[in-house]
Amino acid sequence: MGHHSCCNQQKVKRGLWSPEEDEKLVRYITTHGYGCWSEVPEKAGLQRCGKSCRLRWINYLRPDIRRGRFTQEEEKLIISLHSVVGNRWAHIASHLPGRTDNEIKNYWNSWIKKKIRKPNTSSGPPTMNELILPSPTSCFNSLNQMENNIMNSTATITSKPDQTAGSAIFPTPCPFFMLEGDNVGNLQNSHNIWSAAGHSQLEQALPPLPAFAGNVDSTCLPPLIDGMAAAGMVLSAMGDEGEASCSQECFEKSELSEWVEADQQYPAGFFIWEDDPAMEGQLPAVSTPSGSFPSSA
DNA sequence: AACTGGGACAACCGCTCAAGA
DNA sequence: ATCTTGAGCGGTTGTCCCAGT
Repeated sequence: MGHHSCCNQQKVKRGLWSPEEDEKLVRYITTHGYGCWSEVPEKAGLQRCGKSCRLRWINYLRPDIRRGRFTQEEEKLIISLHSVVGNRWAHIASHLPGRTDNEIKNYWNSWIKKKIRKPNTSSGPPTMNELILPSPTSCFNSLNQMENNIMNSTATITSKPDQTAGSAIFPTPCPFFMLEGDNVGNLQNSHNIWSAAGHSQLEQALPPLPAFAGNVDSTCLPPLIDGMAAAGMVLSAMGDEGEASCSQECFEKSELSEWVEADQQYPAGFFIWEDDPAMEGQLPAVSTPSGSFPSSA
């Protein structure tokens, strides 16, 4: 196997970084910044490739890095996020200030190993079901009810997400649930899988995924659905306070007034934003089915 | 004391994607 | 439209340390 293209130069050092190398890199970055990583090694006097410098800075030397054990809150958040977005470590890391994707990935992998080795352990981080889907039946019922609401509605679902997303807190007028990435349309637990496939009305309502990628200020969106917020319902790996407060913050930014937390009226794992007459005109142009959602019949 | 296996962390590799020429 | 280049990402491997034997 050949080296990566950026590391083909001779005399490029590899392996662990020495304190001297760290010092050189830190001194260079803190005084000059890092406009182009490929230029950093030469200018900083390092026998490394730019890629290696970048990684060292991002994962270790960055001043805002947070080290040490993960807190319980962080653990829960990681598990929640992972249950929704999978192995998208950078995405998960973006929700844990000071933590790097590499660190989270390492943590997850060692945790997985432990879990596999001791499958029946009752201690440690909660399982996905404990966190997200304590009541699968009600989840599915709720989704089915959503579809019934849509099908009973006389409204025509014509709206599609605005590709200029970012101007609105909830950039999509889509009133239905969404998950992120490959999980869109699928709600899965150990017993069942609910898929939007075959539910044509819901399918129709789901936005085309790629339209949102990278276009939305994630700080203004509920944390688990970066770029994927639904105007009507957010399906979220819920169950811990960190998530709740974060979503609440998003909500406050949005100046909307009614969140109904999952555990109270809906299956855990759901945030419901109910239609509210007071919010008329504050929403993005929406052609939702009439009535509140999903509680209307 | 020496060895070994596993955990934690660090670094590398190959790939994709976006921006610019 | 195509090519090149650099950044970023996720998977994988390497290294060190430590507890157990």
